[in-house]
Amino acid sequence: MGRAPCCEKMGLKKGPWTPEEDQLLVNYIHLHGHSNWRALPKHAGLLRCGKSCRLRWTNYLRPDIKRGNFTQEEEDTIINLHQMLGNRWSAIAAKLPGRTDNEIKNVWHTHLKKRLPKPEIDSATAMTTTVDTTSGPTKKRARRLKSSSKDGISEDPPRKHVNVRPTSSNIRDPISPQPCTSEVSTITTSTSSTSENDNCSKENVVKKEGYIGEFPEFNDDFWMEVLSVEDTAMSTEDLPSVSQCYLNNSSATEPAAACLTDSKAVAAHSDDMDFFWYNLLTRPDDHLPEFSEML
DNA sequence: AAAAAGTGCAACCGCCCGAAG
DNA sequence: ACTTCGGGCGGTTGCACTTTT
Repeated sequence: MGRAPCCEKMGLKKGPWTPEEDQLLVNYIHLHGHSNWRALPKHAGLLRCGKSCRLRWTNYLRPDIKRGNFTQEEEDTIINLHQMLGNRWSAIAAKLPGRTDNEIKNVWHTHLKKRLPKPEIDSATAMTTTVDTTSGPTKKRARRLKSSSKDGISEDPPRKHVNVRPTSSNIRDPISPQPCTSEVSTITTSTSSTSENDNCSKENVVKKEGYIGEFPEFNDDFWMEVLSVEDTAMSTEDLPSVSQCYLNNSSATEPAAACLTDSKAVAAHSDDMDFFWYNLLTRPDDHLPEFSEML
């Protein structure tokens, strides 16, 4: 059964937000939080659909958004993460505090993609979609397939983290309400205690299918390590060395740094990438290295 | 100076997932 | 067990702005 549209289209405004609308939204969220996006516009006196309000808030109005140009390090981080995660913008955004998935997506499509030689882009895409996204059954199917591989790749702190409904307890600061989804993930996961993680690890076992179908179970604590340029001493150039280091530590004979740095090698060494992920993800929880440890 | 082409980015759309009823 | 709802995600679009011809 098809679901109803997120909002009745009639009478709801679309298009660019006016400063007045922004003000209404910000004021309302400051006062009441955003426990229910659907009801929010009505209560706030906005003629917008809840989805639109959420988007406006998470992508533009949130106080913790870092605006302005991306630094070289941020761009490198995006490129590296994209090589690992594919078009998982929210997961990438989770590693870049203050940046939104939408912003990162835009930057990727407008700047970064052009920097990379074609094969690299393709391989990165293939990493997650395993389908030719340039043709064929289009969005719907591609997305479905992607979600399969998404599961396999170890979802970004999965939606059970993301999908936390704001409550009086988790809206900690009405002035700085729940950040965007990806940051919720970061916050909720990165502050989790070890024991919590251990508990989660049992729950977070995901079924593998599609591309990563061969990967045995692992938990998504892996993603909890924030790769923030600001928050860690790790520079983005170090990302490749992470894999290399890890591979070296896991008895791989062939350095895999090239897999991440050399576009051609990425394609040529896709097996290495498989190997890398396999090793990484099959490690027992308590042996799962932090990125910082791998340096 | 004007038109065309390119670029950047905010916003929308459709789909999926998990929770709640 | 099933349906509905709300929220989140990634892809895409529309349009203002900038650069090139």
